[in-house]
Amino acid sequence: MTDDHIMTIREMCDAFDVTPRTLRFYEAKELLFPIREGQKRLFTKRDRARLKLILRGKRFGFSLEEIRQLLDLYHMGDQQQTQLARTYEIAQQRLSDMEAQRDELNQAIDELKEQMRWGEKMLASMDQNKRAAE
Amino acid sequence: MTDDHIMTIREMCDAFDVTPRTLRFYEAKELLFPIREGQKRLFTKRDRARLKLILRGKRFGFSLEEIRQLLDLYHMGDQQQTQLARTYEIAQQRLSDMEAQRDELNQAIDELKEQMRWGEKMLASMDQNKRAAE
DNA sequence: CGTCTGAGTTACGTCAACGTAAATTCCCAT
DNA sequence: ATGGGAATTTACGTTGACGTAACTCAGACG
Repeated sequence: MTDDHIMTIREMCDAFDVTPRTLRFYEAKELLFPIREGQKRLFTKRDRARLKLILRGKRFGFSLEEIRQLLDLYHMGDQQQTQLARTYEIAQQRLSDMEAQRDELNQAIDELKEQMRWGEKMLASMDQNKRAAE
Repeated sequence: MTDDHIMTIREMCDAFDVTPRTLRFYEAKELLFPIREGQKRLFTKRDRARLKLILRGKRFGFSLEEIRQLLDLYHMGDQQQTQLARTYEIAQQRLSDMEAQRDELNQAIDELKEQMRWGEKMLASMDQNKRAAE
């Protein structure tokens, strides 16, 4: 299977469109744990899964630290009752944050549109004045 | 009139809920131009108008640099045809950016909700297992 | 054997918008 | 004159997520 394929840092970068720096940075932040064969890093299926979650987390607006905590909870032991519930809590919190953010954004958009209607009228009247002056 | 009232930095801070540091910072960035009487800064109606626009701009998600450019265009000379049109352009660009951002956010929210339904099922089934094990 | 490539480490740089601390100066009231 | 309370300047600190040198090391190739 290509499933347990072990990848070099370059393969990872190409596969996920990130830089080597990013992968090393994530390792330093304990988000990834590639195998160290000699000097080189080797990334397994596990790392790919984690990276996939990391990138998704970033799309969701989680910070790397939050993502690390979520990954820790996720890949931890077997009494995941409280853990998973906690994960769920964090995600729920994040969700309401995001919805609030969206609402703010919508409001800002509305205000800006209002401003721009103003600008339109301005432009139109100035255009008239301009033609009247010719 | 209270309109051409000249305000100290403290009055400004109280009126707009910002810190002195912020006002000095804006001056350093050439967003504000308070009168310098001796050592002190005195803020006029013009400064209040600009600050109002600055804070509004921030709510819209403009960077200070963008706001500075907009203010420069806005308060500039008298052939504002092109200038105002440019301002309008920039605002329009910013608007579409914001809408794109909102759409991304909405998508992320949807995805996250999907994940969380997963989490719910997980929790529910684990809860069943738990009770079955008692 | 030389060198080229790819990977590695270390560590400082970046960007935004201020916060914060230290030292100084200013005017005013006691 | 002497505090006391503003305001000032200068300049380093903060946060997050990497970018970007600079230098070393290990195989592979011709």
